[in-house]
Amino acid sequence: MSRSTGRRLGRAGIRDVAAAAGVSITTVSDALNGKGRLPDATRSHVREVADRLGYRPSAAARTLRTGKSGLIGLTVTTYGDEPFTFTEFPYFAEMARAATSAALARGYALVILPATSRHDVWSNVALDGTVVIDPADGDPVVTELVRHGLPVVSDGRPGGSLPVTGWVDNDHEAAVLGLLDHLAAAGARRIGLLTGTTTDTYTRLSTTAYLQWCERVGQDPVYESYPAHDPCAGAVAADRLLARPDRPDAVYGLFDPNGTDLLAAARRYGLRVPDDLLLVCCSESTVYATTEPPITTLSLKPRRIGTAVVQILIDAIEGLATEGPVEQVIPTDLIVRTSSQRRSPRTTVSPPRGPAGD
Amino acid sequence: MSRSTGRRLGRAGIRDVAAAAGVSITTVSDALNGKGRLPDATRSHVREVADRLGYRPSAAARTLRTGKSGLIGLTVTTYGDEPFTFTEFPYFAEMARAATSAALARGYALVILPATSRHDVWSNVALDGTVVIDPADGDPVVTELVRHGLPVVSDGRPGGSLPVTGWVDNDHEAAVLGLLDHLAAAGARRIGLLTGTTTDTYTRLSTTAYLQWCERVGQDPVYESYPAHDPCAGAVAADRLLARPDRPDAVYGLFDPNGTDLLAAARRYGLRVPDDLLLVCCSESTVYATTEPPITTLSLKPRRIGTAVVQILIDAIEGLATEGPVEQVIPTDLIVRTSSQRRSPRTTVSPPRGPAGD
DNA sequence: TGCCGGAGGAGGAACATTTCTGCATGGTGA
DNA sequence: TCACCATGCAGAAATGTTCCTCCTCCGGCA
Repeated sequence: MSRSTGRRLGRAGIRDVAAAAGVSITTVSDALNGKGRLPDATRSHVREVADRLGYRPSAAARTLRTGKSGLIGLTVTTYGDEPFTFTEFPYFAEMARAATSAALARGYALVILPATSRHDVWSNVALDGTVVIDPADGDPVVTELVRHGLPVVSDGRPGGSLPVTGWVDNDHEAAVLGLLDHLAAAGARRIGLLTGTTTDTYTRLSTTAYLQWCERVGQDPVYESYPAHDPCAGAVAADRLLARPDRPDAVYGLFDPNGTDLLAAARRYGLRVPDDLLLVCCSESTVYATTEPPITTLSLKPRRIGTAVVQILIDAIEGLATEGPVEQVIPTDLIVRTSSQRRSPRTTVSPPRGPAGD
Repeated sequence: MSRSTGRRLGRAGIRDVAAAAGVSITTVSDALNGKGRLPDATRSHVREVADRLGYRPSAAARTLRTGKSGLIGLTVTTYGDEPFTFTEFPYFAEMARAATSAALARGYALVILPATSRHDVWSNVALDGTVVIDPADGDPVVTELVRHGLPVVSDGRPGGSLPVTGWVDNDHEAAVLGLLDHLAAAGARRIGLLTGTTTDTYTRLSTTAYLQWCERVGQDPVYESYPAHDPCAGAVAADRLLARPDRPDAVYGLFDPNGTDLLAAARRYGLRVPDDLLLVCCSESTVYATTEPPITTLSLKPRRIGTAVVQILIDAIEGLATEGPVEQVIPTDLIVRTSSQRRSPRTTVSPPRGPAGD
């Protein structure tokens, strides 16, 4: 009545399509969604009318009715005061990109949300589930989400027994141990570590693995920590590490920019890489392939992680649930380049504890 | 009747809060949204009951009723076959990060969407507006969005008179001209260009500006093009450029990784930077501060652009519209480092057209 | 002729809000 | 004392879908 067609404001609704096609609303819905029992003639007719009217179903109404929004939250716990470390390191950027692609391939879109508990935003968007990158122990946002029955999958094994739906992570201990063995095999006698002051799982696990390794081989730990979100602090810490009296002859840097920082510091102290100093850092960046010399990097495979996280989450959303949380470990990848090539084949097994300089 | 409280499935609704608080649905809505005329006593009582019940308003229902979702789309037109160049270059990553922050600060969340016209995803999410990064001329997605009455703001001046709500861009011509002048002032006699084969606005404007400049100073253009999305191609192109018989004595690289690629190529040919070769590239990466030597970069200020784009878009969404499209030009920033420092002060004004190799 | 069954489609409830309208109630000025 | 108004709140429409239920044909068969 009086609104059968050409409503004055707003876009065409399913009602208008029904009127224009001379069928009922139900029939339009069924025809467009491939449901119900309709002859192909009706189906195509309805589709054509809908097209002609430029009809787009209202996502809000559909979500309200079905309870599914097709939206997945993506959250990065912030290290510093910046709201988003999101792209601080290439790792996050790559991971987010892979997650976005994977979600899209299954018909979902990603919404980027702050880890801070700003209620207004979180409750203003209807999410079907959430991906959390590196949640802190007992993260309030995560517990809140789970309490409301939303599936949550985390990148990084959650601490504090967070009740997540699943998680994906590397085996950081194994990665660090393997990498240190690689350096030792290349002739390193005293391996230093450039690490972070933050308490996230990655930093913690990597550091303890380093300390373990040191204990095992009987080397005194040599490391410097800095707030990982501050690039300048990284350069300073790299410098401090090489300025120490017990200067290491090999260094592993936990964060992406450490490679260039360490290289610059080495240059300042006249240390040749890899002759005087072996270098490895954890990075997803390709710049290390063309530095002078090229630097060995440890890749955490963010693409595989991002994809895996999203698959697990969507499986959970769509009820393809398994018993208990899904846990998946992605192998890391050590890309060996010049900076960690053995400097002379026969120094491999020499004992540690030589004095500092060279 | 029979459902006043403790509904068996789903979460508490506004109805349940109303029943529990002994007031009407209207009163709950008003109390929670700060509307209507209610004494503070009622307001706080309702709020408390809602808290106790863990009530979260349904975003879908609110969106349906109000027509506003608080969601903004973010789209990057894809260069290659990868669905997202999203983080291919630090520029995009930084821009996206800034946009996300700015949107959040005003109560909106960003949804990352593919530029391809995959209908299902675009129409499955209720957007209040969209940010488009570097739209192609006559982009079908953009025209479709505009046709449906959605505000669209683009990063990059849209070609083909796309009917966008507004755009933000750098003055790429001015940036390139200024940069080439800088190189010439530093003693460059033959400036080469590393550019892309893609037809996006940035590449096109920068390249034509280069050609203009060459014509103006009477230098033969020396450039190599490659598909910007392929990092290996970049290294190869850099090598080709320096292998030419008419080898340039200064190079500007349009894309982020060009700096390291060119540096590596220069090393292969035994060219010292900046003595034999001046180098500038367009990059947002901080690695160029610590390369050997540090490389001069042109920053496009992605953070300012991301912020500006979102502000304009949200202003449009909220009806703070101005007449006609909003256009905003963000100045670029040339960060001068060693790689483009004048090699000898007095060659500044020497005429062009000297034969090739210095 | 009467009944049955299936194909095709219509009606309408439900989803959870917001918001317009309107109804009491009690105080106040004339 | 009465009209009037501000205050505090409730009722119900409207938003655009989906989907469950049901109705109406119409042909076939006994």
